[in-house]
Amino acid sequence: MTEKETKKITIKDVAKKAGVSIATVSYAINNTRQVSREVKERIFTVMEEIDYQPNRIAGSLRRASTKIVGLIVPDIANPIYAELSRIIEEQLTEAGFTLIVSNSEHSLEKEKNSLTMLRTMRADGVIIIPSSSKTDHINSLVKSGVPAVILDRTVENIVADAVFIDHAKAIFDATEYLIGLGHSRIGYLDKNLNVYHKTLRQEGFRAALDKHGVEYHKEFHVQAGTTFEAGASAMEVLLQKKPGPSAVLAFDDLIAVGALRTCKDFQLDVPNDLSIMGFDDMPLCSYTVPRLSTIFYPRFRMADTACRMLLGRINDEEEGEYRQVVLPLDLVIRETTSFNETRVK
Amino acid sequence: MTEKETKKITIKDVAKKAGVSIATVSYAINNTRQVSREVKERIFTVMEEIDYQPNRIAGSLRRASTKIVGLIVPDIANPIYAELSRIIEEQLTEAGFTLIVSNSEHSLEKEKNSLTMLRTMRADGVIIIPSSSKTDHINSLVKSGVPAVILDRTVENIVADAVFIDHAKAIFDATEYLIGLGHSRIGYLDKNLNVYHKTLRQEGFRAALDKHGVEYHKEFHVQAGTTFEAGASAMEVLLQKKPGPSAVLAFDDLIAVGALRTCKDFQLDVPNDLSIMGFDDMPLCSYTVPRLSTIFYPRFRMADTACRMLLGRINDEEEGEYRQVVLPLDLVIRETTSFNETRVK
DNA sequence: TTAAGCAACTGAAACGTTACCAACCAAAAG
DNA sequence: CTTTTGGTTGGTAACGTTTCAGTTGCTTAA
Repeated sequence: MTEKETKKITIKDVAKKAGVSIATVSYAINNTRQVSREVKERIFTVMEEIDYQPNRIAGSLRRASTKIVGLIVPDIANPIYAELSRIIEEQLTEAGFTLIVSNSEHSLEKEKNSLTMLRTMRADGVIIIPSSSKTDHINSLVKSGVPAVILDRTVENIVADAVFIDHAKAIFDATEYLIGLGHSRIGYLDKNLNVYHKTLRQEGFRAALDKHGVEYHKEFHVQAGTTFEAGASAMEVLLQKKPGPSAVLAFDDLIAVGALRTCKDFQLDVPNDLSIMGFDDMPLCSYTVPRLSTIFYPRFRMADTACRMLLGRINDEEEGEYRQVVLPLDLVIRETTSFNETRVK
Repeated sequence: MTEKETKKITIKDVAKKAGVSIATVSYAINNTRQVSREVKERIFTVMEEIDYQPNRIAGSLRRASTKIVGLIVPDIANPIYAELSRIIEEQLTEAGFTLIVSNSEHSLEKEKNSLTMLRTMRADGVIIIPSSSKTDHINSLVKSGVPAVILDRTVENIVADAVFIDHAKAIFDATEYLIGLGHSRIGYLDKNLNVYHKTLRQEGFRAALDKHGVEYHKEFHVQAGTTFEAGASAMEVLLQKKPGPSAVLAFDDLIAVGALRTCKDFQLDVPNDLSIMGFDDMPLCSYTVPRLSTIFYPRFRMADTACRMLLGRINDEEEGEYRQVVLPLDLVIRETTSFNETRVK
């Protein structure tokens, strides 16, 4: 026979053994009312003795606040989201909250499921990295009174707090930088997802091209997925074109690293034969061969402001109009970008 | 003025509007007793109408089961743990559970904190990747009746279900493979953490050396941290030694990739000047230059069996003795390992 | 005609907390 | 001597579910 079921021990047991009322125990534990030193001590030693763990479920029910916040990410296997979630967890834990992170796997439906899960759980707040530009479910969440902040991705009609990056500007800068290096045949490895910031970035790209009178090559615009593999095969497609681009902008570092690998397979010397630029600056970038030039994604400030905004709402310090903050990005130039020497007509 | 606080809507509201008792509503929602078709329909349409979300907190309290399971990982930013957690989340979500993953950041103290958090949350079960060989807190968790399974890392005195890999055998195989390639001066980039599987792997290493009468070079055994950077600088240390190793075993792929980068910086040609072998086979391995030879970490089987075991315990299908399953690993040879051509005396 | 069986539903007691409303007591103030 | 004050403590009603133990009204068997 297996072990006896250990009887659940509750605040009542503590109260009885310490010879006080359960109210007093509650006050002592939560520091929510003056309790005399001696009684407090008695309570705490009893708690130790009988290994009492307060039942947060019961507390949450009574208090109508769970100290839970949810985070919905498109894919935790993407290093940049992993980092983001690690920072957020750290900050929220610090503030006494428990984080539940949920993968939407780039699927709107899973995102919705996660959201209703978080609602039935009565999460005190939610941070979402939307997986599409659809946003109704988020709006209705906000409308129903749950504090929420949208992270990373721009959405068309936002009626919530949001913090994201200046996608268009970042790509504009990157493109301008490449043009400055003498590149005029610039490829673009895009993301095959229906997200709004994809459009924004494309606009930045085109704007820079236009500004400098550089031609936009439609055939150099190819779509990629969300993995190294996707980047590699997209690059392969791009390299079929003759003549090909002399520089390539990748939607993110994963794609860029995949592309880098393909270049090697095609005996191309990066950056001399071809420049490549990533996006995100994930830790790997300094360790690829050659080191990847990219755009720094301000994960810490991102996570930090998102947490601040959310906690502000939760604690009702922040009221009224929704705020949108957009953070600037910086190019980080390493070894995969250089002057265009091919001078192909 | 901000929006009016929307009155919370409960099962009572549904009951009243549908003209039935709350008991019936509960039975209808949970399919836990026969309810006539018409009443059921009435209930569901009302639920839609007033946008009722069952309160899982209240349910959990009453039912004494939260449908929450916790996962404690050392560092979610390590791709291999990210993958593991993604798979686990998928499987558990499938089974109707909600996963809470918590980072211990390789710290025993944070691990303990996470564990007590999960206990106060009344998680139905816990999966732990221990961050040290200390295990008392896990044992006492198990003793107190919480289903738990230990993942990935061996611990000395396990009194819980566990699934891990055959660390010693894996390194034994890898070492033997390198010896077979003619290497006799083999470096070892170890992990600077106090974990038991570190010892196991070292034993496997030494066993293979002994078996083939290859000398163990103490000076080639250097400690590294948990990042690319750590691998890079550890490799730098290793390369100071003259004469140096002709092959290197890295504790994990992160370290190996860092090491690879350092080799490049030192103008070493991998694998001709030096062979490198990683551990884990994270997705990146096929995209490094050159592609990293490594050891495949069976993440899916790992996650799968862990979930199975845990759910078995939670549903009381599994009783009695704790089970330990250990999974085999396979070498995956790519481009960073080759015959020793240097023939340095 | 009664008893028994069945399907469908209901009332209300838990679950373990928190927090409101008190009460008590001693000391200080009037 | 009465009132006030402040520092302590207790009883107990909620919180929103789930589920046990009935109840009701019908049909079928005896």
